[in-house]
Amino acid sequence: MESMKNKIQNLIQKAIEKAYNNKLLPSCEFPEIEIEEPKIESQGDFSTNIAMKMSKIQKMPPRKIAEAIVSAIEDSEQILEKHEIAGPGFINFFIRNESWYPFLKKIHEKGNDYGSSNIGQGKKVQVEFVSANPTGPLHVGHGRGAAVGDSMANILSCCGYDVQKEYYVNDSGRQIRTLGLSVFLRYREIFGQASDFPKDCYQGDYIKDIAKSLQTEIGRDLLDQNEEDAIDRCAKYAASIILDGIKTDLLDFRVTFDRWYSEQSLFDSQKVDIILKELKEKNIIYEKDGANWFKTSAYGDEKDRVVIRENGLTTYFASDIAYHKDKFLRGFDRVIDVWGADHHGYIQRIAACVEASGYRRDQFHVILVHLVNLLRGGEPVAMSTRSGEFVTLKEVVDEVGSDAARFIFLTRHYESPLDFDLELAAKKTNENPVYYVQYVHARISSIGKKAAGEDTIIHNREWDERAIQLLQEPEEIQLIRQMVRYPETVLTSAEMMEPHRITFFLMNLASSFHTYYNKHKVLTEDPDLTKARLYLVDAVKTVIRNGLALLGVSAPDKM
RNA sequence: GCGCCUGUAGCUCAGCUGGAUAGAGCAACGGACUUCUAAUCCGUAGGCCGGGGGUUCGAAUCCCUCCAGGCGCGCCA
Repeated sequence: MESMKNKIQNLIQKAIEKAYNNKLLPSCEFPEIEIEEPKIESQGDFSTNIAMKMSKIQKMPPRKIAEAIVSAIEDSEQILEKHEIAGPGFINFFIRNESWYPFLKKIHEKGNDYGSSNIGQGKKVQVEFVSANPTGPLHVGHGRGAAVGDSMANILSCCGYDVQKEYYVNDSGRQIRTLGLSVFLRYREIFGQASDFPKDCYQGDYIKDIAKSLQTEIGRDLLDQNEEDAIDRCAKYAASIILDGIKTDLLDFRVTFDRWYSEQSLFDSQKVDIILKELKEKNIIYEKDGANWFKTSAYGDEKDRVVIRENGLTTYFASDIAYHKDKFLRGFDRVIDVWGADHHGYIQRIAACVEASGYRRDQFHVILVHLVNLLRGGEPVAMSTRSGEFVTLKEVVDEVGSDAARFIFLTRHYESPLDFDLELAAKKTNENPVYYVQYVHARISSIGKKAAGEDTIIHNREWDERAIQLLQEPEEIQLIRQMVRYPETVLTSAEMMEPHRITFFLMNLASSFHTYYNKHKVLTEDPDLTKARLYLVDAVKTVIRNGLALLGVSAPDKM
């Protein structure tokens, strides 16, 4: 079904052509016809600035052009109530109420698929997110990344992309040894072999817990082993326990991954060696001062970066090169990485890897999620990773619930820092936007229940051409108008990789619904009117449910 | 010093990728429950869109510059 915007666009295009044929316009040339939706109601449902844009080509004042176009408009489908010329030369269009009804029918027909499209044409896209080191539990910042990444994946998938969600596990490298050492030292403490606990070791109590569980599992075996072997054993044990914890926390947050990709596997499979060798042959990697450098500066980075240190060990960057190349080798057309904003300095060098591996710069995209300020009742909550005193994602989810947390994480553009107030997030009042939206769904469910009798829920989804004409209230038309915008919102959200657009759309739709609900009764004495209104609010329910699903938030029938 | 991000109502943020008189929510004030859920609604008030230049019919939006804040600038991850 053609969108309302397209219909208006065609109307104008034909009018311009006709005006030219009738010699009302000197030139048949015209730029792309943009259709906007004015913010102010008195300016119509749609408007176009085409007359202003044509002014130069036509060498005519905008208002004159607008007059010529307007005089040539042929509204054969009778979708318009009226049109007018306003301001410097805008043409405003007012849509007849009746023209909106078919869209309502479409929402019912598509149901859960309303809003989805095939713009992605099945292209493979990978979204990699969270990817926190398995050296400690996830904290709130990771939660925001998880919410953004998961929602982004849902949105892309809704737009017809073949999306894979991946978590890159940094199970190799120095931080893992440090983890092992931390656990080993705590383990020794249990047996009274206390020693200085270094500052750069992981300080949190969870390390002690892991040491304890290791002790109950294997007793004092490690004390007699070679120290490096013992540390290694501790590292593997701890990483696996922590990773399991991460998986559980994410599951409670209703975030799942299609694949957990191990950094160590890149070394085991020689992928790192192979890519380094390739790049050396191409002279993209060169030797200087005993180290191996990647010529990232040739791709827009500030300076070159070391991939193999003087001591022969690779840097994390080396495995990142292999990892990103591998992503494309696995057939992804586009790769999206969700990172914390403090990593923005790495974009250029990873982009360099992508280009050096023979892929286009625009196939790689980074979503930089800014930090979360955790508050309680307006007061900052102390957070320090170093001392191990940070609020974990699990604590937040346990306290405020997954729905509230996810929704709030998506109420900002990801590049905007976010204040997350635990007290507010737990509140079940109008200050908390998640309930505002969910409440719409619950209210409509409740109406449906009442309409159908005591226990059963019957959704009246039958299209009644005659009854639907009774929807004449401005609030009713407003609801339809907003719902018509939903599919475009999803598309824009996907294109711009901005999940928060869905959140704002839902809050606006919810607001319109609550207004309507307070002003008009759905269940009336008039059966036809009731039928039409049930049809309308059921559509609202569908759109709310679909939108919440993209955010990973539930749509409750009762609250 | 260099780079990236941010600066919009008292507070927290939108602003459809250049449009008309800049919008919400919270807080403040005043109203609405005999009603399909008041986790709601209605009304009032609140602004040199950080400052200054430029681009054009038209700028919160694009360019330049300055100011303020955050982050990043390792042979660490």
